[in-house]
Amino acid sequence: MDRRQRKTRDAIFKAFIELLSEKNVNQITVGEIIARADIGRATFYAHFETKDFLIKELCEELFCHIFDSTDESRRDHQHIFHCEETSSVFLHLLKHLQKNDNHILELLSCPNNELFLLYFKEGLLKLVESQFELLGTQKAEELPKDLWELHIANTFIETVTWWAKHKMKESPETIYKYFLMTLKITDLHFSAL
Amino acid sequence: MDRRQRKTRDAIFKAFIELLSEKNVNQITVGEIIARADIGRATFYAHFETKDFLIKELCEELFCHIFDSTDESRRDHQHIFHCEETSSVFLHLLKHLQKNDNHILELLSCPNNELFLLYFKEGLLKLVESQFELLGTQKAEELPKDLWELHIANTFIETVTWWAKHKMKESPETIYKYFLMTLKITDLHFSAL
DNA sequence: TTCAATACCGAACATTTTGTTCAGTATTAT
DNA sequence: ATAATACTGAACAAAATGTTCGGTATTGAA
Repeated sequence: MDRRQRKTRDAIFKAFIELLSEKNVNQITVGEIIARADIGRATFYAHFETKDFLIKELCEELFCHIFDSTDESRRDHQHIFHCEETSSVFLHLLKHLQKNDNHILELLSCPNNELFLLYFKEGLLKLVESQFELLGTQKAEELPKDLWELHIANTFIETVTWWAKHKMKESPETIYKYFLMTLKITDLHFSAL
Repeated sequence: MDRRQRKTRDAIFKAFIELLSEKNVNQITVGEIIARADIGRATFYAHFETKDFLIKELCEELFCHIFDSTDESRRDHQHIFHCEETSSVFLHLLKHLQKNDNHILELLSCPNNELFLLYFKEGLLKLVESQFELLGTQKAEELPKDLWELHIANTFIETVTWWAKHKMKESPETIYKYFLMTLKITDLHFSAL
C-alpha cells in the first residue's frame, strides 16, 4: 500500500478513535473527522464510503492481528511483544489485550461500543468454532452446539469489557480465572434461580 | 396523557418498528418515519428530540411492563395474558416474550439491535440484582459479585436472541433449560479450553 | 354546549451534514 | 525523469435535520 494512503488512513483512524472518547458515534460527523485528521474532504470519501465502513475496516484492522496470532496455521507469526506459549488461546488473547495496542480495550469499553463488540464477537466466534472442531462433538443432544459456542464467545467478551471498565487492575491470569469461573458454575448458585 | 398524543406516539413507534424490519437504524431517516406514520414533521420533533431518544423511550415503554411484571412489589399486577406462577422469574419472562407483544423479540433480533439490547440489559440487570439481594452473598471472595450478575444477565440475553433467531421454535421451558445449562457447565467441556 | 387549552398540520425556512466533482499540486515507485 | 496515483481545497448538489408559525381540529372541563 502506498505510504500516502497508509498515512491518511491512519490519520483518519486516529482522529476517529480520539473523537470516540469524547462523544458517541452518532454525534461524530465526517466534518469533524477530517478536521481532526487534517485531510481534505474528498480524501476521506476516497477511503471510506460511509462512517459505518470506517468502523468496519477499523475493526478488521485492529482485531486482525490479535486473532491471527491465535490461528493454528500461523503459529509462527512474529509477535509485537514476546509471547510465551500458554495452553489457552484465551489467556493468550488476554495478554495481547493487556498490552493495549491501538487502544482496542478503549474501543470495546467506550459508550456506544456496540459496533466494535459486534466485530470483535465475529472474530471470536470463528476462533471458538475452530477450537471446537479440534475437540469434537460434546453433548450435542442436550445443548445446541452453536448456542454453546455463542456462550463461550459472549462470556469472554463480557469478562474483557468488565476488565476494561475496571481499568484493568487485575492480571490477565486473574481475568482468565474469572472467565473460567463464570463458565463453570457450582450447583449451589443455581438451584436458587 | 392526551389521546391525540398517545395516538401519534404509537403511530411513530409503529412506523419505526416497521422500518426497522426493512433497514438498519442508521439508514432510517426522520422523513421516512413521519411519512410512514403519516404525521407532520413538526409533530415528530414535538415528541422526540432525536432518533436516539425515540429508541430510548420506545424501549422504556416496551420493557417496562415486562420487567414490572416480575417485580416482587407488584406481583398483584394484571397480566395481559394469564400467567401461572412459576418458581423462576426467568421462565416467567420467557413466557412473556413468547407472546411477542409489541414485537419485542423482533427488535432484539433485528440487525443493528445493539441499542435495544442495551436497554433490555439495563432492565434485566436490575432484576438480577434484586434477585440476588434475596439470595444473599455467594462466594464473593472468589468471583466479583457484579461480574456474576452481569454474567447471568448476559447469558439470558444471549439465550433469548438465539431463540429469536431460531424463529422461537422451542418452547419457553426448553429455552429455560438451555439457559440453565449454559450457566451450569460440566467439567468435561472445560478442561479442553 | 361552550370554551380555553393544546396537539396537530403543513409548508416554508435556515442550517447542517453528506457526498461529488474537478483542476491543480505533491508524492511515489520504477 | 516519468507515469501513475494520492492528496488538496473549494465549489457544488443533494439530502437530512431542526425550527417557526398561522391555521385547524380535538380534547377535557366548566
